[in-house]
Amino acid sequence: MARTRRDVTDTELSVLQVLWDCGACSRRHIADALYPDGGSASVTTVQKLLERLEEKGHVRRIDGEGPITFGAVTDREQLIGHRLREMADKLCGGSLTPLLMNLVRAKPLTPRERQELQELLEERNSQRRRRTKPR
Amino acid sequence: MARTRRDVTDTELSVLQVLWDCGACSRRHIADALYPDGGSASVTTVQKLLERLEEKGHVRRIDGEGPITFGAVTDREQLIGHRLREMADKLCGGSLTPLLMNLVRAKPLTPRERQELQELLEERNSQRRRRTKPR
DNA sequence: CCTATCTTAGACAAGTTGTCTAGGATGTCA
DNA sequence: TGACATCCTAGACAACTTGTCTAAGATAGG
Repeated sequence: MARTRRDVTDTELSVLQVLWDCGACSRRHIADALYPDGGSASVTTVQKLLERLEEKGHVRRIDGEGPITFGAVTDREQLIGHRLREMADKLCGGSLTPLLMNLVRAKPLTPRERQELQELLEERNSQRRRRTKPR
Repeated sequence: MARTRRDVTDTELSVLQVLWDCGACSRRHIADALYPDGGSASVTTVQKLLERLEEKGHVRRIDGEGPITFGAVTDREQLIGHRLREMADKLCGGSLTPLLMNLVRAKPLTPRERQELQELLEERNSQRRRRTKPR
């Protein structure tokens, strides 16, 4: 009873990565990228992965002239965001703060990153002062 | 071919949560907490989950007088940390920064959280000034 | 017509995962 | 002592996922 399907499987992810790197492309292109010495079966394997990714809404097919191509609907940032939220739901009652704190604590920040972060924070600060809460 | 086993299943996680909340306790206690109206089978169900959690190193059994109890080896923070790192490996070539940035961008910070974060950052800053790079 | 490529549909095995059955061990109490 | 309750272990099981592969139709080029 393997009941809980993963949002994106590791293998499916590798397909997504190709789409992220190369933009929309054909199954054959993806198959060649992922299975450099793969036989003819690799194309249908990729096809099945694309099919499932499409079901899950991460990929869309693009009909046109020549072979059908596939493009990513979800980009890396979105997938990251989704997974972070999922983690928060399961592990922190929905709050993202513990994740944030965990990262800041765990991660040795380079000066550059620290600065970037500071800036983001200050930006947030001023936004907050300016605006009334949306809606 | 469901090949990639999850570090901790959702159901296994629910067992862990009980251990986190209640401290070490018996299978029966856990079963009662998770399956309030469950029959006798629920205890063995919990037992199997504990068994697998033990295999994975997240739980240890504690023999003593009375029924065996089980305690969490991994705490919430550790599990969060592990999952964050896993995400970074799979999605960001191992770097935690994109996760951090994603969170700061996504999350509406309360003033309190902003401050906490600022403090953490400053703490880091001073640490870094003090220390030479480890190793 | 023949061949190569594209495309679709689905079979399949290996693995995961939640639940349950069966049966032994141990202790308690009338 | 015998009956009963509880504890404990071992493993069966079905539903499901997931990566891979086969079979066969469609289409286009020569």
